[in-house]
Amino acid sequence: MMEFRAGEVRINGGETLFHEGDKVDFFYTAKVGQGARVIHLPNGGRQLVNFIFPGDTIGLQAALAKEASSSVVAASDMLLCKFHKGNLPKLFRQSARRAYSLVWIAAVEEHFLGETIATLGQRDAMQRMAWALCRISMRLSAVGLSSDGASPFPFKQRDLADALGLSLVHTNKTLARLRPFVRWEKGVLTILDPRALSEIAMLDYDAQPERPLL
Amino acid sequence: MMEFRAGEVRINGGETLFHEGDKVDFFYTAKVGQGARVIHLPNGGRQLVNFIFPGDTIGLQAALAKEASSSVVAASDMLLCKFHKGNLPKLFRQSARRAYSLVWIAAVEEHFLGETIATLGQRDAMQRMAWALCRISMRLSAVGLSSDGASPFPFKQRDLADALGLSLVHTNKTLARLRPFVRWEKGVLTILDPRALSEIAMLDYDAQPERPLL
DNA sequence: CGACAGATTGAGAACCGTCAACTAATGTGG
DNA sequence: CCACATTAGTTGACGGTTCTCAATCTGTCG
Repeated sequence: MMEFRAGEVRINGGETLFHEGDKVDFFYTAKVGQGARVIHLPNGGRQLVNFIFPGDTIGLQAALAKEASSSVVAASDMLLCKFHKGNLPKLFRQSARRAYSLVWIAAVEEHFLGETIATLGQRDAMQRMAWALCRISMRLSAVGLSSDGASPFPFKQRDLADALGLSLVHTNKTLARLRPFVRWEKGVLTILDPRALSEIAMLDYDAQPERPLL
Repeated sequence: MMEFRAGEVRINGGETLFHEGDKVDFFYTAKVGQGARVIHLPNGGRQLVNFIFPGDTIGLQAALAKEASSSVVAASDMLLCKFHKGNLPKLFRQSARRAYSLVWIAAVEEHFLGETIATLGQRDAMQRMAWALCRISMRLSAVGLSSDGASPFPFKQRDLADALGLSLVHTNKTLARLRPFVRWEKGVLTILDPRALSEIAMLDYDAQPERPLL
């Protein structure tokens, strides 16, 4: 993919890469740092659609559409690879393999979004929280950012609240109730009892994820 | 795409095309009829992830993965085009254009799932219902199934409840409160006052959708 | 007619949101 | 160095939305 690269981008925690409604001519992959894809509602509501971790593809959807339907914000300082949207057709012509892998990426993304929809629709606050923390921890350890069940997670409670569709207050109280099984302090997420968490989240503890690299 | 077709499939309303966990070797496009993609939870919960209308692509994600992460059920009798998963690599090699359009389809799908997540996370029952009915009506009229604001919609209240993450009872009561603006009787959905509905749903009435055909 | 699926309605309880107050940590300016 | 402001997290009280349970009603089909 190197020959299609349009360079690197750095953004600081709190900054946004692009906004909803923007015309976006690039897409990205995350190399370092964490962020989130966010949708804003007319009434001021804010939904965090997914977290962005190293290795993730960012903004493919935004680049293909006329305008972005979601914003991307950095939770920590991030380093990104930048690609020209205009190079996509050429890429598709030159390498069927890579084109295939883009579809693969999109399919995996779709899988995760579906699981999120099931969670927001069917699980209560406790289950949502346990589910999210499990998933986050699994993703982070899959990219090698986790040691001893402790992973960097530079978000605020407000972010998690907006991801789970809960109020900030209730998010806080739910976290408190899960404290026997999880700690989250100063940007570090520590899973103390993964089995108990999986249980609460109604997740199969030994289900291996399917998220291959590009 | 004709040369990759593996034939047509018919299924009856209520039947399921494939189940979660199945190994799926085909993907499909819907020609006639309506259905839904569904995720089942360990506790018996059921989340309807998206509705399937004529023209929609079905099971691309399931075909690419080792096993399907969602089921597909028909709400009415359906006619589907069937494609061999195994033909995908050949398709990618032979036609960059078509490969590109698959990514496009996936991106559009991702867009819709993101909007659904925002709805489940941020909107209350009334807003969800209005949102769903608006969207459904828009999709159906975009494929020419709608006349005079009336469209065929062969689902049950239970399906809509599971799509919106609401209980059946509350779904019913919410529908009752929206009755001045929408009717849904005997499988026909009629939007009486689209502007009022959009208002309730916090949707921009004149936002043109972006869902081109293959 | 009885059986059944789907829709409808009411009553009570549980969950979650809002409001408000308070703590702790950090930074800034005088 | 201290006063003050700001941000993030925490906790309690109260009220509203939504869920569950249960009963009733309707139309269809045998």
